[in-house]
Amino acid sequence: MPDLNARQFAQLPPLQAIRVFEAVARHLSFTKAAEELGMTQAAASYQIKLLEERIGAPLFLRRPKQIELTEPGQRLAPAVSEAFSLLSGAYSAARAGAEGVLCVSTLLTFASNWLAQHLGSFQVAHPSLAVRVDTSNRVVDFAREDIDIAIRSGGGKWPGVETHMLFKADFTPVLSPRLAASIGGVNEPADLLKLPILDPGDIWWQEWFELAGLPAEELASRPGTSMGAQAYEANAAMAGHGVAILTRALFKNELADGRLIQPFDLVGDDGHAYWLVYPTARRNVPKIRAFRDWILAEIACQ
Amino acid sequence: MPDLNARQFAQLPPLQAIRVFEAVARHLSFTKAAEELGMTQAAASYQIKLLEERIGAPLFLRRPKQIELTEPGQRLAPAVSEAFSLLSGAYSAARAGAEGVLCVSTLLTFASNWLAQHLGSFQVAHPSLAVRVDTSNRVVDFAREDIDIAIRSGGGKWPGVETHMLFKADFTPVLSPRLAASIGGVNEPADLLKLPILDPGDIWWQEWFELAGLPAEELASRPGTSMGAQAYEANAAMAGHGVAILTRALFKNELADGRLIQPFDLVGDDGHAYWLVYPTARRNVPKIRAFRDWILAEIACQ
DNA sequence: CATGATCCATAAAGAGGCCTTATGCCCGAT
DNA sequence: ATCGGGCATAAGGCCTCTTTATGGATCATG
Repeated sequence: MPDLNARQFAQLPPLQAIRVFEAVARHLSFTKAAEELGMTQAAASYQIKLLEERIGAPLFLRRPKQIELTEPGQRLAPAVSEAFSLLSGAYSAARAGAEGVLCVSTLLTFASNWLAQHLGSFQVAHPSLAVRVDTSNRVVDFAREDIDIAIRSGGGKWPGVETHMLFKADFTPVLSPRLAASIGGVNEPADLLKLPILDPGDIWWQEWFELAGLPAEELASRPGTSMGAQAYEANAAMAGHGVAILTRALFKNELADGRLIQPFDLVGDDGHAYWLVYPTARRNVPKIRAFRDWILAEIACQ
Repeated sequence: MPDLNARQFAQLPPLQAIRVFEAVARHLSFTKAAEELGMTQAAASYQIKLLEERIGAPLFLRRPKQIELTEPGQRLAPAVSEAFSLLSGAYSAARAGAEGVLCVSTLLTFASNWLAQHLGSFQVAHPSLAVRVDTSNRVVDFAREDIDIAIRSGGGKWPGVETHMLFKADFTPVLSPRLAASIGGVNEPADLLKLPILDPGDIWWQEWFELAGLPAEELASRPGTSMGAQAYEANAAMAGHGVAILTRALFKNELADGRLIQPFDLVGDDGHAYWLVYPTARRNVPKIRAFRDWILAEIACQ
């Protein structure tokens, strides 16, 4: 496409040469400018000559032991300097900005039940890093969304990303003490069937009852609503509306203080887990390393 | 010099990539930007990837059929655009400026007796070109002075410059009619010796008298002042102060209207001439071509 | 639902721009 | 007079960037 090319090149100066020009105009010396730019004096000379030919006029007067700006040079220099400081400012701002804000995409329940409680210690450890939490149940595509790091649940095999397991996505029935008491206590798995089951269509129920040795076909036909997030079902369960099947790790507090109880030790496990994931290509970006190191330590010590 | 290089590169963005980024951000399309820049889409993709790695964050979100700026990208784009428009403005101003002002270095007499009278027609022909005339008897060095084109007198052999002969630097005595009448007319070369000779040390006198077949050793011992420019001596001659030896081409008007008379057809010629000269490297610069073409035509048609 | 069109990513290979090395010239200073 | 600092120039090589070619993904269309 020679035409467009030519037109474009006529309008915009050769940038490399402009960069050299800026340095030479500032130092009024080819040698010093070349030093600053980390190249040889010959290279600087070459670039300036190039630019002078492009412009059609000399930019410097070669005096013995010293050079001077010609009239066109004098007109060009200040604008170039300003443009470059603008550029370099914006560039480092973009770098800093990219370093200063960490966008975490996470599942809703993980955000509300784990991250919200722990994030404080991260911010203490990294006061200069602002964290933006983006909660959604979608699977994020790092190429399509403005996300640095994510928490996903699943099998842990995704292409192009690094993964670290946070905890198993196990599942076991939980309910409020009051609801359990209302039928004289939940003593065996079959007792649960006397109670309302929250989201009875959930595959976890099938698997858990199977594990418990009970037929659970009946469940599938029960009416019920899927709330889409464990946190919602946990709330419903705490309110006494029924039995939920949840991942314990996400409800340590509720289980510890008795708002929810786990009637059976039997815990289902379909091999899924909660994972920390981020693009392999960005594994060494400082803020990503910082968050990764922090969350793994935090998970490990609890 | 790897150290300096690295430091420098950390501070300033890779300019070629920035140029591509600017176009992509404007079009929100790799393909369109590449078209505008006269390169392939693959090249644009490469440069953006490069810049993203340098910055440490994605600049665009790749959505189907469309891309979007990420947060860092949004911060970077406006500043880059502004810097570029500044640059391109200054650049074309420098070009225009370089194109719009023509600096002519000329000998004093040529300026006052030829250029001053003809320059008007050049400005009519090229109204957008401002001419700055720099008169000096020095030989200009195009690398050391801010001069586009010059008129020199001499043999016509200089390195690195294009030359065009304007007219021969011939010489013949001239004087005012009144001065000639004061000795009853100047009828033969020897009559001149009865009159004051302006700048008797001038080599031209030696050569002319030699040509006329007269001994002129006596002249060298006469007191006299060299005024340094033919124009001055012409003025002295017109005022009747003596006989000057001048180049006729420069005094056509004075000879035509009788302020000066040329008593003898005998004209000296030492092979020197007036030349138009300019750097070979700049022979195709438009304003230089314009001036050259104009002056050669002007000289030819008179 | 299949097909084609559009857009971006990627790999491989080639070209050319840019840098370095080496040298020369010029001027001023010791 | 010689030396030293500064810029210009030539030759050569590397490395960046570009092109070509291809694949994957999405969206529109019949």
